[in-house]
Amino acid sequence: MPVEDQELKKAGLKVTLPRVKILQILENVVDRHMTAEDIYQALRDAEEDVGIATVYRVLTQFEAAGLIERHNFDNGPAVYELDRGEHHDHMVCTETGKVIEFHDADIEKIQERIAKQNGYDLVGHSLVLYVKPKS
Amino acid sequence: MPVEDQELKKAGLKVTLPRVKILQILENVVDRHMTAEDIYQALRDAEEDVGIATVYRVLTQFEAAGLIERHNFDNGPAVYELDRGEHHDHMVCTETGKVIEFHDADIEKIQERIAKQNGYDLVGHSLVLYVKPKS
DNA sequence: ATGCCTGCAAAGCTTTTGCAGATGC
DNA sequence: GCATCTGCAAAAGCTTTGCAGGCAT
Repeated sequence: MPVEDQELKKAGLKVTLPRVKILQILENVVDRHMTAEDIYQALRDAEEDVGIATVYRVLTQFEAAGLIERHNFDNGPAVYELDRGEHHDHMVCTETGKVIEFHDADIEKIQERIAKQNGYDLVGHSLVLYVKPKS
Repeated sequence: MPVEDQELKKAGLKVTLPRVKILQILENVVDRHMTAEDIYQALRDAEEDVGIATVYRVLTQFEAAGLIERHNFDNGPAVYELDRGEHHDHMVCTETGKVIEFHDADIEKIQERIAKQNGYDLVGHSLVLYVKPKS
């Protein structure tokens, strides 16, 4: 059984063509951050008849299952990326739109500390740096 | 001349009733983070006939003029807050929706360093901690 | 056979825009 | 008086949902 099928089963989802295809696309794409529309276009390029509504439904299910992550950058549509289990944050170039991933243990630690100091548990965070090429 | 009028003039905007009222609302509201809809409702409560389109237009102008800041928390509408010149980030309680402001000099410094290390200048950032009451 | 899944189209929600009239300077 | 501003309504952009039929198990 292909790897994708196992991942879907493990997530409690039936193995259907749209789900397998979308998972494959997310696994093979070069720029790992895609919008629902990007995925929809990739499916059409591959001659697959999948509706945009299904794309959104599948992405929502994948996110709930922990297979992917959804990010809302400043304006514009949400982007999705495969969850490879290595947490990271994002840097977005305001001139080219390029997305760079990074991770910093100190920032993570400080966030935990700040939440605690305010009487809360940290359940998630969103950190996006907006940058432009060094002048 | 009222303070609001001066601020508008300084921003190069004509002193009109919708602009003055919206600025006053943002200055006086207790919870400093409001959506466009919140502001629209506040105007209607005050019997002011201002359209929602004007609210959005004025907020966009205020943001461009540096009078206010716009934030996009996870989903849902954007929230606006007066810019008091003290930069801060936000913590949002996932159970109550409460917004807490915080500032951490170390995080700010590390962000600068990360951008530089990647060959970029930092032009802005968005950091939101999602938290829940300590269990 | 059954219940989950899908495509289509329509609706939903937030935000933007075109236009004709109103207002500030 | 003239440019800017405003309200209204319509449109735009992204995402969700209702429904009738289709598919996996």
